[in-house]
Amino acid sequence: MISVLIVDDEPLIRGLIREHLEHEGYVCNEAGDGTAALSYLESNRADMIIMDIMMPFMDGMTCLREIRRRKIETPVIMLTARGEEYDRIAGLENGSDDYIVKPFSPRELVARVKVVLNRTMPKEENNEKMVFGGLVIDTASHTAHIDGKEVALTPKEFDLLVFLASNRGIAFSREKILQKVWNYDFFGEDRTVDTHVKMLRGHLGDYRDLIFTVWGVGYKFEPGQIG
Amino acid sequence: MISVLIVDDEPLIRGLIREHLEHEGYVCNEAGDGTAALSYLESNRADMIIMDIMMPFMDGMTCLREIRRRKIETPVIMLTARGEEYDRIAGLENGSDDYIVKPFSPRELVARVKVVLNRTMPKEENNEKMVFGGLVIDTASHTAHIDGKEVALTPKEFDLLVFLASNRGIAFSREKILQKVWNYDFFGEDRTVDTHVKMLRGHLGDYRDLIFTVWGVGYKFEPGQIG
DNA sequence: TTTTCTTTTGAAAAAGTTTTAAACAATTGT
DNA sequence: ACAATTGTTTAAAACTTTTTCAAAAGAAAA
Repeated sequence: MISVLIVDDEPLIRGLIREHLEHEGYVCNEAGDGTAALSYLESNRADMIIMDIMMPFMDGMTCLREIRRRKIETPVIMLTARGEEYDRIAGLENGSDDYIVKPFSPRELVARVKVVLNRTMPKEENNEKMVFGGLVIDTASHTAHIDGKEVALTPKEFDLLVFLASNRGIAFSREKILQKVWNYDFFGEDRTVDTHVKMLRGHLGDYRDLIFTVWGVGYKFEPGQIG
Repeated sequence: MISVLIVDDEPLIRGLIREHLEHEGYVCNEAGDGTAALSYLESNRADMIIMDIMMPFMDGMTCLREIRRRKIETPVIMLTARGEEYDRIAGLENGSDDYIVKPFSPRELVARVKVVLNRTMPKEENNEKMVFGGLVIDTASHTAHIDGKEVALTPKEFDLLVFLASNRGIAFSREKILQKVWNYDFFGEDRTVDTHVKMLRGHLGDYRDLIFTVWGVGYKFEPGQIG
């Protein structure tokens, strides 16, 4: 879960930004001015701050300076109106990671947020191959091989396999699987998992028993079962 | 390892530039004024110099002139404050490779450094020929041949092919491809990638299946697929 | 400038995937 | 053995993603 703090005095703009970021799966919080932002940050964490420069009480520049003085390293994207004291705004001096000139397209906003987050939150890429006897799962190429031959899995099947395989030996309830493999805001039926397990087992051929039904609980991946 | 010399009298600015360049994998050194820069260059090599114009003791212009007089060919990006129009022009005529008007965004800085380095440092990896059966991609001459016959690719098609081919086996999302193959500042549609993939496949003829659609994910280049 | 080629976009068609509901089978507890 | 509960299978409907196409916008060349 990636949380973004939106700091702007105009609720309309805040709403607009929130809408587009939430659409991309970010969790948003809002502050109406610099003071509010600072007090929010005292007791809350944020992965990213989007802040307008022109705000009452405490403007964005002052706020950003204060944030950095407090040794909060959260990346900040500043919003500036075209022609607005452009000079001081974009400067490196203030320690912002990027800036966006208003008016901006939602697409640009989202893209910049992603680029900055990519730069600041390098995720450990799990490019490891998982090997279970003749079953090889490669997350980089998004493929699974059985005894050297590629097996065609649908995206959900692959995700499900990767989830279970990377938590081998642990039994998960259908509900938990839905939460983890599907989005956390997916409100589907438990039977959905069953269906995908069936399909996956079908594709796994001789290795179908790697996915173990735990009665009254759910499913687990158990490498010991080969043979 | 690419080394950058940062010349500015303000330690804060130096630090911020350093931070962003180091994040991109460059190795940074600092000098507080022109004199220090020159004495550094006497005994050290640099692949790139970023220098402020306004500095005590020896200003950036004088320093740049002296650097070139000493036959040091290292590319130089000058930093100029807004309004120093004269200096900008003079700087370019005096042998600087680019200039950035302060204040600037980190994004702009990094992008310009990359552009200048690309222009001035021919990379070894770029002189490689990639061979996949009858498909030969030559990044040096910017050409692709199929079974000995040159195929006409548009610039974007070629870039896309090179990117995918040099990361063979790895599945990329359209978004990732846009970020990598298109500019830093391109905020286009995912469909754009699809269209270019289609065109590229069309041009690849019998080798069209080298570019593999990974359902629900994106595309990958898979050399194993040649019939 | 005009022409030509490349790039981008949006919309519709095609291909493929996911979900649901309902019928069926297996397991457990009494 | 029976009822209750839990898991499996099936197939069709709903949904997504990818491909294709055509036209508009943008660059580069003539």
